[in-house]
Amino acid sequence: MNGFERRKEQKKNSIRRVALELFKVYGFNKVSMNDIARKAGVSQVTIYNHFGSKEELVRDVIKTLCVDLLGKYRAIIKGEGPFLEKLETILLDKTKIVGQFQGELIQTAIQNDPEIQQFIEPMWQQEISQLTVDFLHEGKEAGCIDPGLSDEAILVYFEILRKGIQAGFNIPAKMERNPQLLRELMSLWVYGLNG
Amino acid sequence: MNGFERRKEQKKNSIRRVALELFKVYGFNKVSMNDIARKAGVSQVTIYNHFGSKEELVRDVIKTLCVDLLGKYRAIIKGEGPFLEKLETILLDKTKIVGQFQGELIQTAIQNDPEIQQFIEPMWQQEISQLTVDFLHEGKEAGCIDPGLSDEAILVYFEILRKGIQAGFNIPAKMERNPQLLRELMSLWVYGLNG
Amino acid sequence: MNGFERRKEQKKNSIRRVALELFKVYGFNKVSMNDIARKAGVSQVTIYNHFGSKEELVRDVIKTLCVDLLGKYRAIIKGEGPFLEKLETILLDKTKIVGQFQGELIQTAIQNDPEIQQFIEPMWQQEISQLTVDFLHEGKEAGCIDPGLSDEAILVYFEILRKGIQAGFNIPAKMERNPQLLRELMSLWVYGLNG
Amino acid sequence: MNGFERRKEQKKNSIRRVALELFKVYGFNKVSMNDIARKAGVSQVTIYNHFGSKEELVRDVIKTLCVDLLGKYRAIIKGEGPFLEKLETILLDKTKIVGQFQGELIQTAIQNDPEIQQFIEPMWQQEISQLTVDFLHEGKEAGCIDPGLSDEAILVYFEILRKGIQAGFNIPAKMERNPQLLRELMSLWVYGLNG
DNA sequence: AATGAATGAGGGTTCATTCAT
DNA sequence: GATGAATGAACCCTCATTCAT
Repeated sequence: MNGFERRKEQKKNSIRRVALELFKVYGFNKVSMNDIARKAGVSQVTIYNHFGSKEELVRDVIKTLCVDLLGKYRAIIKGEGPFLEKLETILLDKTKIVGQFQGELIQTAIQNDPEIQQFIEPMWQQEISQLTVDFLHEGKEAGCIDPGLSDEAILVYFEILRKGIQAGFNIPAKMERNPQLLRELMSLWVYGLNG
Repeated sequence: MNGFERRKEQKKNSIRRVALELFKVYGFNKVSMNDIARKAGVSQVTIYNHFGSKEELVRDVIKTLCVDLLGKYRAIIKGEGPFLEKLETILLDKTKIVGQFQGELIQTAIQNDPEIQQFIEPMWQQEISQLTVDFLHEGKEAGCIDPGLSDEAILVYFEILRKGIQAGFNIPAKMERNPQLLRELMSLWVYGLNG
Repeated sequence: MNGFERRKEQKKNSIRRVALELFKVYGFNKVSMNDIARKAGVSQVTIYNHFGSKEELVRDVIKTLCVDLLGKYRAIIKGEGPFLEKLETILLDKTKIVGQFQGELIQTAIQNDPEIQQFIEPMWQQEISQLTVDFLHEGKEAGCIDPGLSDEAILVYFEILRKGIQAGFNIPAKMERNPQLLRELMSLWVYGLNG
Repeated sequence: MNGFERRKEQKKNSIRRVALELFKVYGFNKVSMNDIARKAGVSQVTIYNHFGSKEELVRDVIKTLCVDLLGKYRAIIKGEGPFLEKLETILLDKTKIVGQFQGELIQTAIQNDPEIQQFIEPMWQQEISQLTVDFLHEGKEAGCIDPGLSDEAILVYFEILRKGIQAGFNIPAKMERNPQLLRELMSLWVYGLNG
């Protein structure tokens, strides 16, 4: 990539960054192209020249986000460390990336945009699914997960926990402020209400 | 309340109902006053005469929704039946009311509107909190909840589960179609990953 | 129609009139909704409330125009007077209505808008065709048209003449200024180049 | 002209060609500089460097077109063959060049742009007028045109026919598919409605 | 009390054109 | 001389809201 393209990509990234920032806080609909343009210090048309339309900009931002996310996810699972620590990191840390979306959650955008579904679905099914299954087996071998439980149930359980933490009122912050709470929640996940 | 006011209240309720219906499906922003007016069979101005502004209409709808919700919640908890059944009903059934909000979740509206916070917070803290604490004690007495766990941790855990189920891809439907899955999830909640 | 609707229809008509006037001079594309609104002394949105969109406004104007046109056409053909005089009136007078469209001719709008085609085609085929065929027979009976000529050929010939007069550089004006020219052209139509 | 200028002129011609092609199909207004640049494989700025502005490009294209047209016209009239055949060629064949303009007819551009009028008018009056007068005399000598008719009337008649054929619904195609129709129309032109 | 009519502000988008390299 | 990047102005359209009846 030569100097021209590099600078172009830099500018695109700067727009992406600004857009993501605003989308996170106000949601996709509430942020106007004008908002993004002003905050990025460019004209609206510049964004159109680079991304084509607002819809495509949203797509682009989401895709970028998902790729980043997948990378972090993989790094955690394939990394070193005990199973429970990884579990904690995943459930709490991903939050910092996706979870702050207010307004409409990223989910909405995905559900309503077939184009983006086609991009994400393969990634999800081939990569994330496999990663998660690997992770489950690691948990079972580590003795943290009852081998009698079906994979599907555990996956759904994880999804519920992840989404619930994201959607909740700043739950990660609460946990960080109160280590006791974190420990208890981990205990609830592993040993259940019944202890 | 005389006949005059009763008819007035009926019309308000009919507008409320229509608005809620549309909000649920399309989110607050995507629904225009015009949409509501047409579907309710009245003029836009009539809505303004009754509710003052869109913002206030949204507030009103949310308040109504919350009061309804609180009623159902109380009915379940104060009702008859074993603890685990109530737990299941709460986690799964409330979904059908709030969970269908697409676009922006109700959360957003609440977080961004101080007025509504002031209305909801007391209700939440005085009523719901008390109800839930009662519920926890019932669970502990029934031997389903480890008495060693703090109330706060359990409350947060419940919140996570509830939000996670709402936000997930039609998880209640999945559970209803697959009773095995439901049983396993209940088991996960009660006995944890470790079984 | 009560007073309400009458005033509404008056305002619609006033917008229609302004729009037609501008469309005639500048063509459909060059005239913006803002132009029309300003010249009609209303807000843009008022036009949208009445007509829905620019496309529909254009349609409406064209339809109105066509209905008017058909009326005049019928009046001429069904009216009294010698055949040749009617022929002259038709070829020259219709011009004053449609022919001044510059920019894009009405034709374009019709060709590119299926909706309007569906409105005009039946009218054209059922009414105008029949009228014109009647007119031809009148001409044949009056001895002005060679009975050996096929209807189709004459219809096409008329169409060519009409369109040619419309599209030409102010030909009607020329003819009116120079009665000699008018007489010669009529002679050309009736007796041909060969005299 | 050296090699440098020749290459420059080639590039200009390639742009001209592309522009004409697009203008013919979509009209002057609907074609953007971007469209032309992309289809010609150059940057927008290159067009500006060569032609100055869109207006001047349109002028240039029209001028080129007119010069080409005049050439063809002269070739036909000065060429060999019987008068009636030439007449047919002129009325039908020129169509293929100018007649496909949709959107706005070339006329519009000419009428609204004084600069182009100043270019075309002399050409028209000095060259085309003379050519056509010559053509008329040929027709009169060939016995196809009544010598009693004034030149002006015949010129206007030709203009009407030419424009009418251009503006009509694919009349040339109709004629080519139906030779009978062509013969009848020729008869109408030469012998009139009266036969 | 209820309505039809009207609107200012703002949305996304496109265009001909200029700037900097 | 040619280009990619950038832009101000304008376009069509929608919305929450108010005015007049």
